Amino acid sequence: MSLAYDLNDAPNGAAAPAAALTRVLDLLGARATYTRNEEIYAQEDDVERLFRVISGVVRTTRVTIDGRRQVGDFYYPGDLFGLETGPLHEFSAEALTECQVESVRHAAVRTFAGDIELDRAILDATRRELRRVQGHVMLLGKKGAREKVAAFLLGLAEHEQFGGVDLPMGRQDMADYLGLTIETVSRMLTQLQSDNVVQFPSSRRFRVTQRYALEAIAE
Amino acid sequence: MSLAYDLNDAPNGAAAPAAALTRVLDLLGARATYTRNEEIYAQEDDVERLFRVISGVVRTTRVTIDGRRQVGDFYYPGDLFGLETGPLHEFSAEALTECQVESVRHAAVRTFAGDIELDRAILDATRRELRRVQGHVMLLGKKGAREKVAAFLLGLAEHEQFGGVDLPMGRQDMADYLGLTIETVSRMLTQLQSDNVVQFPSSRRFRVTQRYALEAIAE
DNA sequence: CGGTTAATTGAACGCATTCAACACGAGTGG
DNA sequence: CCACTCGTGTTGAATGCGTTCAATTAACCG
Repeated sequence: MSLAYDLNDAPNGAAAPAAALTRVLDLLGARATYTRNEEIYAQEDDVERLFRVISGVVRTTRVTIDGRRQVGDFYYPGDLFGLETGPLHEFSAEALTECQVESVRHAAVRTFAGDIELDRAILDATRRELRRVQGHVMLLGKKGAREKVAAFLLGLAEHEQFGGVDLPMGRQDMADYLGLTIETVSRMLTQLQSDNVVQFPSSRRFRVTQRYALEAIAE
Repeated sequence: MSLAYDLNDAPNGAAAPAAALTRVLDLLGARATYTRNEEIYAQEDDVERLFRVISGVVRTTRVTIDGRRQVGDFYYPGDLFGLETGPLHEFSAEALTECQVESVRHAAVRTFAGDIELDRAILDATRRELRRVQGHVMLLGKKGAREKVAAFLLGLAEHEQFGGVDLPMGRQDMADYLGLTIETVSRMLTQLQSDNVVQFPSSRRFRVTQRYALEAIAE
């Protein structure tokens, strides 16, 4: 599964429409900075703006009446978010880390309608989001804890810098993303480490030591 | 959660764009009839067409390398399907029941590009699909078997005719949709029945006897 | 350094799975 | 009409995986 797609490497080479969005955001977008855990928009808020991460990481979550939390996804620099379906947000968005976000009102974007390229860009972004969520369904559907955690780490490893990947989210966020508990996540992590598949110098940083094996576990 | 949205009751009153799609499908769409379990398109096939169910029910599924199956969703008359993201289908689509399907090549739709309304219609449909899949994530994420099955039945009850709802899918399909086994699904069904929340005159037909209670269980 | 939050580990429990047997219904043929 | 079969659904008993509850350790920050 995949946690994030960069705007710049659309799978079908749709770089041009993405560029159109970039253009509009650059032109009309307002930048804002959020501190750790600050809310960007709330569940049930009106859908008014389209967002893009400039720096830092954003997390979307949804809480059910009885208090259970589901993490929707994590968004990295370049990712669009807030492109939800209805008039109201199904998920809320919060700054996972200190982060900078650019946003533009849908209404403002709409004044650019007629710009086919722009419409395409939004459609593409929505499709990418759809694929992402479908991946999430596969992950949650019929996978064991070990596989889920392995898949999650693999997804993060996409953003690998040389010298290891860092985990901006805590265990609780991982658990709520994977449909597990923190304890299980923790156990699986230590287990994967003792199997020499990954290595954790610290609890928020890891390195894939056997990518192939990790992929095999994640399937 | 919701299993299906009708084209005619878009949540934001976007009836006009939907009409544009209807128009194009009526104009350029080809109809085909499929028999029970016949494949409409396969996983990894090129994404070439946009489909709409005329009659019967369609199921999308994805099979992992190791043979586990995940049901994506069930599509009812009026529903669009096949609006996937990439160049290749992530899921396959099969006729769950004998059914009639209308489809049109994306290329053909694209010759209508410039028609803003049409672009909007496809975007809206994709957004609706996105919401549907997000609902599926919530369902799979942190719910027990009982809740999952209750939620599933509630979703189906949307298509309730007077005199009960019918279950076009077998237990295995339900299980693969919910991330459970057939046995568990079966157990939960009998349990819900003995709690007098639903009633099964036959294994493929049910009636909600206490909607409020069922909703409470599904949360 | 203490104080606080986050992460790990252990042990007991419970829910869903697994494996197996049985029941039911529809269709077929004697 | 009964016997037989095949597919599908239900039920039972035992196992196992992930959870729960509790205690400990590690990381972070003043």
